[in-house]
Amino acid sequence: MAASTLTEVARLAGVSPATASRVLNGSARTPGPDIADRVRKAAESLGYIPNAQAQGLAKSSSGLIGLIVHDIADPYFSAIARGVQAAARDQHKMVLLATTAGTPDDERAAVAAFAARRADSIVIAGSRSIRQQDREGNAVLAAELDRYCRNGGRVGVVGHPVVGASAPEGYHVVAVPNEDLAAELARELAAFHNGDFVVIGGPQGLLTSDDRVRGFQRGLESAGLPPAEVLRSGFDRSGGYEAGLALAKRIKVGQSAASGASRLCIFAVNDVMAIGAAAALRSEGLRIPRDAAIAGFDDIETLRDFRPALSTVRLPLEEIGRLAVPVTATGGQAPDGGTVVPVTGQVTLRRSTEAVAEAAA
Amino acid sequence: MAASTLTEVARLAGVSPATASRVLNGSARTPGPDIADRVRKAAESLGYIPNAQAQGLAKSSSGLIGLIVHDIADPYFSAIARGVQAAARDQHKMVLLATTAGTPDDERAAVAAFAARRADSIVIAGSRSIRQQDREGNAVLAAELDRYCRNGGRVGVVGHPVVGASAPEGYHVVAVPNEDLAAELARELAAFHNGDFVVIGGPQGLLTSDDRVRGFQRGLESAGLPPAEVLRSGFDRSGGYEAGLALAKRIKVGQSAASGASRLCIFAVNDVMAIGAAAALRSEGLRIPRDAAIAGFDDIETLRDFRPALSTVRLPLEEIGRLAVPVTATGGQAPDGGTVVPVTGQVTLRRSTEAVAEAAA
DNA sequence: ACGCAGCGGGAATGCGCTTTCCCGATTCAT
DNA sequence: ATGAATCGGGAAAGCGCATTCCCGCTGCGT
Repeated sequence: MAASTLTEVARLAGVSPATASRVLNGSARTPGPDIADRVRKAAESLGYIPNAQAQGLAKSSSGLIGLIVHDIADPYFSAIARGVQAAARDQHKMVLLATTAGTPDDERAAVAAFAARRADSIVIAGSRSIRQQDREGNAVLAAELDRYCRNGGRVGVVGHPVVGASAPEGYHVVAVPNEDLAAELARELAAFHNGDFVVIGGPQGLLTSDDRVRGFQRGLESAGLPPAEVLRSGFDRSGGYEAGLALAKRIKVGQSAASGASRLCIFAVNDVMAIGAAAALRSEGLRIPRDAAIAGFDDIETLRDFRPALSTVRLPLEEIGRLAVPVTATGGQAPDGGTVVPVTGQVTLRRSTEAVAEAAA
Repeated sequence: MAASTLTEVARLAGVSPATASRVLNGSARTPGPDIADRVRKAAESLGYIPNAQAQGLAKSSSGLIGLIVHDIADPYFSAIARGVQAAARDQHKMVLLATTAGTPDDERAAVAAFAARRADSIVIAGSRSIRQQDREGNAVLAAELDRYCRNGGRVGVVGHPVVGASAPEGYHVVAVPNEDLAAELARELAAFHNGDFVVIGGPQGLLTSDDRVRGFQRGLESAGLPPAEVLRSGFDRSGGYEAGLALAKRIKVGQSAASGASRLCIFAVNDVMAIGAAAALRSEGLRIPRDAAIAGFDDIETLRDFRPALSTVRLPLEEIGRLAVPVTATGGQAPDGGTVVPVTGQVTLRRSTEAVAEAAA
């Protein structure tokens, strides 16, 4: 028993399919009340559910929003996803999910799949990469996106424009001032921390990571401090953990060598990495903030109960997600196309970078 | 410039649309190599992307999997979502996301929307509710699901079958032994904890919560202990926090009254609530496990770095998600329909419930 | 050599719906 | 009272593709 069709409804109501269509879906022309009623009753009694595929085919638009993330289980992305979802709901659309682990090639495939489904718009979250190995992938991805745009699709990207994308129309990016915020974080930390700084960055070429590293260095410089050493590792918890292990060793050496060794201040380019690093230090018997200060970035909600409370930069993740979805024609057709929507974050200093009473220690 | 169509490709290649269709999509009949090549070249040069809507309409199947969660930003759900996503990828399908906050009515709407899109299958995660106020909602939801199943849809649900659902076919549930695991947790805790037990439950009528509470009590009983008092609150962090506040007050009173007051052991029915409760205790100056032991349920990955490490019951969330998606015809057509797939969890005792050296305290 | 099965390709139909176009019936202005 | 404008409804043409049916062709058996 396949679902009933518009035609069946129409027949039951004794009207033409055209009429049935007009009453059951928002049409400019609304048939007379009596007829409309008959149709609605018929639809009800048959349990009619319009076939969205057919509708989409007929009016070439699908009510779908494609969302591309690296990993939906990563709290950073799931927070953004929540925002996207909220925006989708407002637009009476559904969201189609694709996870790609950040691989440009997978992203390209996802875009193609979305295009095939005629998604009204697609939003890409997740740091862009300009690593050498991704060059070709990026180019292909950009081409795919351009095509999608030319065919009338709208795309929103959070963070950086896709590398190499050239379509001016239908593109819009939610600009996260990673660099500036990182600089501000550095300055605020520098204000009362007087040991060395070290940053745990993601792989070189990952734009978000690079921006934050650069910003941090700039902030240090503007505070009259020398640049921090940069450790590279994975952009996730285990990356942070590994780097943390390395740092722990170093800290311990320093402590035993010169008893007056200054306390290290670690900046991990995102919260999850920071937590990983903190776990590593702890596993080596070090305490935060006593033996080292540590700060992250993002202010992941789930991590807010972590102790010692993590200093970080709060990003309005959910709002970012909401802003990233392009407003499509159905709505107000706000000035879209080549738009850059700015958001802002906030440096949030907490316990993990607190000064420690040297005397007591 | 709308995307190019099969017909255009066919024309460019000098063949009929039928032939083009045959070569570009897996058909039983594969045209000659020379022709196939021409077609592929033509498709390539036009940047042809098949219209999935049209394909779906023609062969009435969409390659879509609908996923219903309460909140995608909740780590419990995002972990499951990751599993679903993985399974979807294996089946060469895409996942459509709907978040409903657990409202049966929203869930019904989501099911209807999925049905409209002709999703091949839909998976429902998130605790069922039998609260009075949800009775009607549940009935309607069940009806909608039944209809979906009758029309050939497959549904997978994690946890409990939808209340009132009757369609025997096309239904399958991933059974999480919440009750048994909670009982086991209680027994293991009872083995070395000798203070009172108290459980922080979600709203009454939330099946998952009820099961865990019941199981815990059973475990206590089998250990020869009296049932624990049950506090009710929201099923989320803030619910746990509120309950934690209440408990903190009580603990402090107990401590000041009888100096020999036994330490409380708190069981929150999920990790997020446990974290909330822990935060509340801490904010009241209490320490874990010194002033109270606490355990959760789920073993949320992001929370594993929490300190003191939270005792909990590990659930293979990602696998649960993977198992929840029904195997559809395309695959192996494994024995589906009315199936119950069991998964299992594991009690994981960690620092938060460790015995504390009374002497030292 | 002749008939028949088999194969490679095209024409045509239909998936379920929207939308233009058309037509008869009203209503309105003159 | 009559022509024009309007309204309410139906017929039909797609939307882009899969697929059934059909047809001409080649290769085989006897």
